[in-house]
Amino acid sequence: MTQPTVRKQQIYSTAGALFSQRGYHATSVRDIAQELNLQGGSLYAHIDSKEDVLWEIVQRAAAEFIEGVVPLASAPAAATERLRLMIRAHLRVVTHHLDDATVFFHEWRFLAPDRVRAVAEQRDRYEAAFRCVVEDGVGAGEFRAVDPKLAALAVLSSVNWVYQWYRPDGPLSPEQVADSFADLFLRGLQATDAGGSQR
Amino acid sequence: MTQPTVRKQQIYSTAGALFSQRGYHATSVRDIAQELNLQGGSLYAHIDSKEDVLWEIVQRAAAEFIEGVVPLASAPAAATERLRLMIRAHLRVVTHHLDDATVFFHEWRFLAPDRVRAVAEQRDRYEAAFRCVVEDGVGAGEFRAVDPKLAALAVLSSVNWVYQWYRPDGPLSPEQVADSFADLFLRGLQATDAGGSQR
DNA sequence: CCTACCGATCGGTAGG
DNA sequence: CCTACCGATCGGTAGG
Repeated sequence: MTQPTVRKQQIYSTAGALFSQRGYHATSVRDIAQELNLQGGSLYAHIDSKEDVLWEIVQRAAAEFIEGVVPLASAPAAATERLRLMIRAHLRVVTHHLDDATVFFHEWRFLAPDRVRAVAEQRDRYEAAFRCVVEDGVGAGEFRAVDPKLAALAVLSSVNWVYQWYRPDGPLSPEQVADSFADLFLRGLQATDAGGSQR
Repeated sequence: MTQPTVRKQQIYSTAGALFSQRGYHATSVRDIAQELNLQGGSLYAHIDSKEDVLWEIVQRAAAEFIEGVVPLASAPAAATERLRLMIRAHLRVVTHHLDDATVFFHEWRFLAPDRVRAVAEQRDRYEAAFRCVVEDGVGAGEFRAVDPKLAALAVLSSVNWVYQWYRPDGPLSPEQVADSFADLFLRGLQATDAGGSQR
């Protein structure tokens, strides 16, 4: 596996923008070529298939998430602090790589079956990192006795969806969103003596 | 506008299942026809266009959400209790109409521009219902002084994403998910004197 | 990287 | 609801 040429990078980022705007199936290889001032068939001097382009984008996004977030799960800090850092790092990837993240979340299921399986495994390991930190927090008495799987899913559900509405040119900074989300979830998980919202 | 015939309902629910599995653009009208044991062109005896079918499914899902959830925002109860009911009702729609909800969240942007606008307006009004309840809770001193817009987005982001992983034949009942999510968010929003997670 | 092309399939229609 | 068809477009290739 050699490192991608400049032209390939251009193809991936152009395709990433188009796939994110219109979706994978509604974007033709000719749409991508046109953005790069190429003829339709000329793309195939650089790529083998349209699906390969999707795969590259999805893997680029997956690497951002995994490399930016998973190591924080085993950082030397309290579970509360680790989870806060993970939520921030995840939202940093979403907000700074919005196109790739959108394609990752929205279009990965259109990959070939082998690749869908590979992405599903990455996702499961990513979820496990969050679940483990929640388990640590419950074990350490920092968090109340939640179901770690459900709590991790709730956090991930929330931060994943952010690509649907976050706009870099909007009023909210990535940090505002991250801090607000992190506070909400950490308070929600926090062990309290007071209580008041139980049924 | 007359009420849909039985055949039309079959078309919508068949198309809803296929659109949810494969996506709108990766599903052909011939795929839909085949499921109904019809020839490809025969669908057009009942529908005017493929996009009309998508529109019907999206509107059916939107109606479920709006009718099932929005009235609860002005129910005669504390904000805490109203928000809990809204989270539960929203998740009831997601889990009980999984195909329609998936198509709604995933494919609505492939509608014609006018219809995209109409859906965006419905979504904004839906978000407003959640935001208002958060505002009420903050005003009443039930919730801490969060940004109501961000808090509403956090809750909605989380419950919207559930269609991505919830499976009716899985280990979690809709009620388990709903109660766990509602507890997490309501505790996270709750006004406390104790504190401990602030920066 | 272009020209010119391939077979397949798309959404949709005419006429019955 | 079927048969038979329409023009357009799809992903991809051969040969240069």
